[in-house]
Amino acid sequence: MTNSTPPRRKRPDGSGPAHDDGGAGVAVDSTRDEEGVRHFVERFALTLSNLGFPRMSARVLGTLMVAVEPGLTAGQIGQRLGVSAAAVSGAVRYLVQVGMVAREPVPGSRSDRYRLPDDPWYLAGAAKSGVYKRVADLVQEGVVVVGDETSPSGARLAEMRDFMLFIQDSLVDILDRWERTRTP
Amino acid sequence: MTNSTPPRRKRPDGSGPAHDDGGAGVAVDSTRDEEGVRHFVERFALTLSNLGFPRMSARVLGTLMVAVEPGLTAGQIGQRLGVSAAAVSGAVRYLVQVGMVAREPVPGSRSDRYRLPDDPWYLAGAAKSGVYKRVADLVQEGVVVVGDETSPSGARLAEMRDFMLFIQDSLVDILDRWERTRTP
DNA sequence: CATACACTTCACTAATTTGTGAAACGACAG
DNA sequence: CTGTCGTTTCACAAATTAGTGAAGTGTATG
Repeated sequence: MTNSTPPRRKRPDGSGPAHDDGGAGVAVDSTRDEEGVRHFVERFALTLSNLGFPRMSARVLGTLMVAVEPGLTAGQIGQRLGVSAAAVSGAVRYLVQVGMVAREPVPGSRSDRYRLPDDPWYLAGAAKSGVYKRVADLVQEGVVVVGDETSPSGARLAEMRDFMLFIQDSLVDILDRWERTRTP
Repeated sequence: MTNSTPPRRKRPDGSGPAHDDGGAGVAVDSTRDEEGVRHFVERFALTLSNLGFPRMSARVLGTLMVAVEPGLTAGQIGQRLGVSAAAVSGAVRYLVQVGMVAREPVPGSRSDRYRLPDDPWYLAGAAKSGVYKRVADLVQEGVVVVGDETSPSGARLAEMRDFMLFIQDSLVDILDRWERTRTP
């Protein structure tokens, strides 16, 4: 089991207006069920982390997905998630590295803003990154070491390799089609 | 930075007359580079575990993939990997549960034999399991909680949902096509 | 040029995951 | 029925991963 109750955050700094709009202090659409949103972000993150995604990065991704704003600063993210700035820093570093989040400087401020790229992150995740291709290459090494593509193990591995290549190619086509349906 | 040393147990060196097919006395193709095969299994497992797969299960899967035999007993698997029987037991339980490995009794023995299903395991992993569909459903919940499909966050989530559904459907088609090319 | 704020890095603690040995279990051989 | 051997379960130890507070770094502002 994972932490079901996010760490309680204390409210630092007394500066600024003294009223509380429910926690985030920013752009809260009053019609929106912030409690539900927060819960969704947790489930979203949990699912992604089951797929091998770093947990905190998944949380950050979720936070950006549900944000009304087009982008958030690291500070805002940490505040909304109730985690330390350090945690956000690490999570964001990873996300930027794999191209799932873009960082852009904010004009009159020292903080950068993070936002989801125009090409949504899952496009990168799905095929551009070429996971299937990489697996195919790996399995090909297997074919080589067992030496004989006609042996039982050789045949098994070769079939897997072919399958992965097939999927990779098909996926590229699919992405193409998706983009066409989206941008006529 | 993951484990750089494969499970060390017995088996000191890797070259030489190492004719250890230990008591199991099994189908070692003398032309085959067993050292290389073992190394491949480790890399294979590492890759899968990066994709969120339990590590030992990935090792077992790899072992079955490279085996000359059509199936192996738990004992054989443990021996080849140099891990405890308990570890194999747990790994195999998971694999059977998700349908990536089939268990079949061995006639004149108390041990079962595990083998890869006729429908290769990655077919199950790729689409049948419906990961994309599940993500789509999850994201749909997000659309609901943010309340408005036209808000920035609502639109983002809705697009992701559509994408996941699109991929799921396409993948089903692709699998179809794959199976047709394989069985004319 | 000095200050303050926002982010980053670092060393450490907490929590989760992974794997082990030993005991319990169950099916087949006698 | 009883003994044996392979498998499974269990409680615990080791290793990995996550997240924190505090100190460090850099930049826009006074």
